[in-house]
Amino acid sequence: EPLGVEPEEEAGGDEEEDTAQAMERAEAGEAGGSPGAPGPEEPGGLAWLVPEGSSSSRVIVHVDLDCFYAQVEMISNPELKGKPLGVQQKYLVVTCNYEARKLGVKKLMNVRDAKEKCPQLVLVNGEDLTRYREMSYKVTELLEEFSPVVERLGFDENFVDLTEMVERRLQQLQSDELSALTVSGHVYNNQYINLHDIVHIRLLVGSQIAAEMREAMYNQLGLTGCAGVASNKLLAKLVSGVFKPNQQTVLLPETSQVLIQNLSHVREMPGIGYKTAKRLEALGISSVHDLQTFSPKILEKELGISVAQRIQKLSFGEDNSPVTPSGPPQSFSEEDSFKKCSSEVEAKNKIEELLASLLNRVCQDGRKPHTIRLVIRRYSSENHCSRESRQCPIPSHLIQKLGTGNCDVMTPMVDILMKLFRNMVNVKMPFHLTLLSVCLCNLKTLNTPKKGTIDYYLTPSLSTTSRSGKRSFKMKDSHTEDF
DNA sequence: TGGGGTTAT
DNA sequence: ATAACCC
Repeated sequence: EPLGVEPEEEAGGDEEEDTAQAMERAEAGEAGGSPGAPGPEEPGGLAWLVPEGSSSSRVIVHVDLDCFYAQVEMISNPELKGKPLGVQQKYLVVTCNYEARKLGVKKLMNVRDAKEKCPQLVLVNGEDLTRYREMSYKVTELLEEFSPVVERLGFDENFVDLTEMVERRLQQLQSDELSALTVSGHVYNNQYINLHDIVHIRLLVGSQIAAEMREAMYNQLGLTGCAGVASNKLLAKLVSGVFKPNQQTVLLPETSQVLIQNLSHVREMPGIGYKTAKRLEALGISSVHDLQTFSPKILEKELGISVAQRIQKLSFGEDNSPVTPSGPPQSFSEEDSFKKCSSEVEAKNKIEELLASLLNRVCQDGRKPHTIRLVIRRYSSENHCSRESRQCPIPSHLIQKLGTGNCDVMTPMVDILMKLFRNMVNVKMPFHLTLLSVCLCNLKTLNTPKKGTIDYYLTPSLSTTSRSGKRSFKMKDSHTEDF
C-alpha cells in the first residue's frame, strides 16, 4: 500500500445529489484502448514513458474544503460538533455543516427560513473573518509545501499544479512498480484505467498526491475537504465536486466530455457568471452544447472577442489558464453592511472601526499599503449590486508610520477617508447608505529605492532588464500612484 | 444576500 | 473607477 490514504470519515450515507447524479452511467468516450501507447512495461526504467518535457499535458488538483467556516467554528468550539450548525452574517446563514444540510438548511438561506426549517439549528456569528482567514492561509501554506505553485480561490479553495511533482515521482518509479500503480479515491464515471497510457499514469500519481494533501490537512489542521484531479483548472474544479463531503475524484481525459455535458446550464461553468449567462440566454444559449455549437463570429460580436473565445473554449472543457501562485494578498479590506446610515458622524464611526481593524492586519503583514479606498453602497430598490468608490495615494509620511504602533496614524487616515466620503456623498443632501468598506491596497514590501541609486538598479521589479520568472515583489502601476 | 477576494477594461 | 468574475 503505497501512498494513498483516505480519511473517509463522514461516511454514513450522507451523499449529496451531485454524487447520485454522477453515479448514473453515461457514455465513456473511447475508454479502454490507447492506440499510440508503447507496449507493456519493460525493464530499464520508465524513461520511454516520459518524452522529456514534450508532454504539454498538466496535472492539476483543486482542493475544496467542506463547509469551511462551519469547520473552523467546530474546531474553535468542539461542543458544536454533531449539532446542526449555521454560520450567520447579518440575517443570512452563509454556510452550515452537513448536519444542518440534512435538515434542509441551505447556503445563503435567510435566518428566519432556516430556523423555521430547522428549529434546533445552532447559529454562530461569522461576520469577523479573522479566524477563517488565518486558517485559510494555513491551508494554502500546507499545500505550498507540496508544490509552491498554489492559487487561492476565495478562502476555501486552492489549485495546485502537480505536473512537476508527478514527473519527479515517475522518474523515481521502478518499472515493476508500474503495474501496481493504483488510483486514490474515485475515478470519474468509473472509467477504466489504462496503465499503458502515460496520461492516465500521471493522473493516478496526481490522485495519490491529492490524497496525501487531504491527509495532511486533516492531521495537521483538523480539516476535511474534497479534491479533484484533472488536466486543467476548469476540469479539476468541476470534478472535485462530484463526490461531496470529504472525498476525491480523478478525471481521465476520455470522460471530460461527459463531465461538462452533465452541467445542466452554462451558468454552472466556472468563468460564466451572472451577467454573461444572462447575455447568453438572450442569444438562446442555455446548455453547454448550445454554447459549443454557437457561431463563434456572432458570439465574438455579442460578447467581445476575449470573453467569447474564452468561454467557448470552456464549453469544450478546454482551459489553458495557468495556476498562478497567489502569494500574499494584494489588498486588505473590511466592510460592514447595515439597514441605514444617513449621517456623516454615523459614517465616520463605522469608518473608524473598519480602519482600526485594517491597520492591525496591515501591521502584522509587514508590507506597506500605498493606496487607500473607500467604498459605499447607496440604498436603492433596484440595482442593489452597484457600489461606488474613491481612492487616493496614502501620503508617504503616513506610510512610514504604519508599522510603528504608538504614533497616531488613525486621525489623519480617517481625515483622508472622510474627504473621499464627501467626494462621493453630498452631505448637505439627505442620503441613505447600506454599506461602507475600506480597502488598503497597492502593497509594497520595501521603501522603494530612489531612482538613480544603486538599490534602484538592483531591484528586479524596477530595473529595465528585469525579466525574472519569480515574482518576489510585484509593483503594479496605477494611475493613482504617488510620486 | 455577506464579507471578503481577483483581473480586465 | 467600474465591471466582471470567484468563494
